[in-house]
Amino acid sequence: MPASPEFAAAVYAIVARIPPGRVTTYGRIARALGEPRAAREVGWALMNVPAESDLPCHRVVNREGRLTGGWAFGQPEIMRCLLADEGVPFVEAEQVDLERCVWDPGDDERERRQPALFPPA
DNA sequence: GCCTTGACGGCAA
DNA sequence: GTTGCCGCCAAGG
Repeated sequence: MPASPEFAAAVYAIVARIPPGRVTTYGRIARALGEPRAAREVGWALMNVPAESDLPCHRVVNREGRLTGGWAFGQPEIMRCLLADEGVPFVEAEQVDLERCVWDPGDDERERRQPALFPPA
């Protein structure tokens, strides 16, 4: 019951739109929503996401690509395994290669024309 | 009612 | 180019 239900709904919608093998950052979502400074609220919205939800919140990382909310899944390695299983490259144990798997909600249509999810760097 | 904390980001030094 | 500090939104104590 957040004060900005529409904001949370938008976050959920974007997170649900994240393609497999791809990750996005809180800032990207916030910016896509028109509030680049509301990255914190995005994180808070995800925190409010019930575990029963099918939202791939594990694909949401901070701008560093670090699995900051790993403990929200009960254990960080859970999210790590999920991302790794999707083919998300990791540069660190708790950090994904954003340069290779970053996905921007605004580029959604652009990505749709690009079936190739993992272009060679 | 005010201060602190938090799944963060951006700008300045 | 890198590192550090401040800011923003919201909730909890």
